[in-house]
Amino acid sequence: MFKDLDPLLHSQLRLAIMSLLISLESAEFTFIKEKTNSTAGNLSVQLDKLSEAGYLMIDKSFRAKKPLTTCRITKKGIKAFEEYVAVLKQYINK
Amino acid sequence: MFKDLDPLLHSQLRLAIMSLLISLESAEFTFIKEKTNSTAGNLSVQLDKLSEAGYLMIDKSFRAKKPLTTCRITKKGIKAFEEYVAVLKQYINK
DNA sequence: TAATTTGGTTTATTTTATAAACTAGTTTAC
DNA sequence: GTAAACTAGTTTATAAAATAAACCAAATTA
Repeated sequence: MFKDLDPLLHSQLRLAIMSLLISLESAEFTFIKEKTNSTAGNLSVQLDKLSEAGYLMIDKSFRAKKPLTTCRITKKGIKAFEEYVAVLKQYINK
Repeated sequence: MFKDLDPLLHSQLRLAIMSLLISLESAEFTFIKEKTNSTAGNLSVQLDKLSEAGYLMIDKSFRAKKPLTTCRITKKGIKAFEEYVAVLKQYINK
């Protein structure tokens, strides 16, 4: 009746991150932090989890001598997000 | 940008319970247990939480000498569910 | 009358989310 | 030039949540 919701995506912050990245394709740490209104610590942890699951790719470099973390959603991430949305609809539509 | 998701509803089992009750208006413990594929212990705990939040009403009686727990969604519960769905759409629609 | 089943509740454990503390390098103010 | 503060994070600790395991009472069955 109710299919399981991907626990990796069923988390407010991680879902917000994926929601951002699915339309932007690429975003910086500080940008995501602002848009999701999260703390750096929490964001860092959740980005790592998404990255370890292969849902996004994280690139660490430097810009103007400051660390620059850039995130990009993967095909796997897009698929997981779409599947999550499809399953979620079982719960909320009717 | 991203409004907070009601933490009480952003839980797979509690969301499934509410999803069932919003269309059924009333259901028995064992029925919900079957439909949500949950364990009795977990269901009992989550029903209590929803009940304490005023999202549903629980009636305990007996039938054929066996305990009978019946649940019914409240107006507050319906409103909370609808609001949750509305907020969720911010995350999943584009 | 002892074991099993039904319909749960309570308690304990594991997992998760989140916040607090910390780090490394940079810029600014004195 | 050095102490204080800022940027951009990471790591660790704590709080909260989900879940499972253990338990209970009454009834039924063997």
